[in-house]
Amino acid sequence: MPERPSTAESSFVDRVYMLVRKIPRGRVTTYGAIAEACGSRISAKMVGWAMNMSHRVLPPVPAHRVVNRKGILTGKHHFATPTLMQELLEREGIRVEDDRVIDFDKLFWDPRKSI
DNA sequence: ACCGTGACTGGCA
DNA sequence: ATGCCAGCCACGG
Repeated sequence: MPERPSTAESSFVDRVYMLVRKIPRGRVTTYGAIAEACGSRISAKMVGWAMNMSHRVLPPVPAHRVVNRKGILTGKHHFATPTLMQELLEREGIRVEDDRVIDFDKLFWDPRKSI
């Protein structure tokens, strides 16, 4: 793990985690939105990569609240079990059907508004 | 050191 | 409407 990432304080990974932790319970956002909020140099794919590593960082990162632009749970296969991501979302009152967040538009949380 | 690939996305065919 | 392509940066083989 990145014990000493280059420029730890400004590492994009840290900024991504910090932002994802701010996502309110019961709300969701997208990889692209986070990437945009963290700087144009960061791509949505890098956010996905960061999420892939996020399971071992502290404090915990609510990676299940991050979905793709269509509200689809594209990252579900990276959780402990294929159904865990959906279960975590439903536990917060978010309804998921066929791997899609219902009312995604209404539940979308814009990261830029809370920086 | 090079190349393929990734929890993505917007644009163009 | 669907599908493919390039671009984003880091990492593993």
